[in-house]
Amino acid sequence: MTEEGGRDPGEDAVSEVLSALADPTRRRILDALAAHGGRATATVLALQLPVSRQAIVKHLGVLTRAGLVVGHREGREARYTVLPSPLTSTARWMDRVASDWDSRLSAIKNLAESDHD
Amino acid sequence: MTEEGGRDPGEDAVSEVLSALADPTRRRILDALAAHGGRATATVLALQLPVSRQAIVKHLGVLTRAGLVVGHREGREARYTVLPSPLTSTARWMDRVASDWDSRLSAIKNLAESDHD
DNA sequence: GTGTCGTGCAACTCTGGAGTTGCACATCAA
DNA sequence: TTGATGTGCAACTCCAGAGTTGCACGACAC
Repeated sequence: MTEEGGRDPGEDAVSEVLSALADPTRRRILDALAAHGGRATATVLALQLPVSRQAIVKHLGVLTRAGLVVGHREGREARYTVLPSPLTSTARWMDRVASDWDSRLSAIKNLAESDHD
Repeated sequence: MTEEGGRDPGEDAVSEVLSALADPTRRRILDALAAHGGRATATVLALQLPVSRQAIVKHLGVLTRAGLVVGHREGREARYTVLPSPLTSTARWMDRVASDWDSRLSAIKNLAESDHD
């Protein structure tokens, strides 16, 4: 198993979330989706954003693979909902990396000071 | 001024940090840079990573523009240091977005329940 | 049944960026 | 000064992905 229960994302999951969020159009899609209360179709989203419906569909595919969105059919239309959990776990990953850098930097700094004095 | 003191990143800063972190080679560069205690040259990094020095230099430029790295010259060589602060502020941005989605979703859910009962 | 609306799939264009190579310049050691 | 090492700049290739258009299929209203 390469997954450990959703608490630790794993490099692949982090990579997909970061790539998904790096595109400004996808962030606008997520914004519009959240503004719609987490229930909207690709057609509705295409009316509010300056891209075609097909572009929206492709972006929703990327967001779904990143776990940021889930879709379910209702009759002939497909509604999509935002999922906040990958965001928080990626934020935790960032905090871990940042504190790791911090500790390394302070260790080097202390070493340099005790060496320089 | 479009900046408010480093606490609130702003969409542009968030976008640059996310784009910078989305590339796996750049994450490996940051890892190697942190492992080197935050002081390494592009040539040294190129010896440990499967890309050329010029590719490293370009990535360091992207990371510098994102504020994740800063470089300073020492004689004829250019050393680079990681900067953790953009990571933590981007993590806070993610947490804000996630909690925003959460509140919207729960509001819709409550509305649907009270409407459906 | 017919017509309409929403979706899904496929092919296509095109730009940005990741990576390379080559060369010129600056800095240090001999 | 000469040679070696590190850096910076420029031109180039290449491909993933963002976006488009066109069409076919399924679901609803009539």
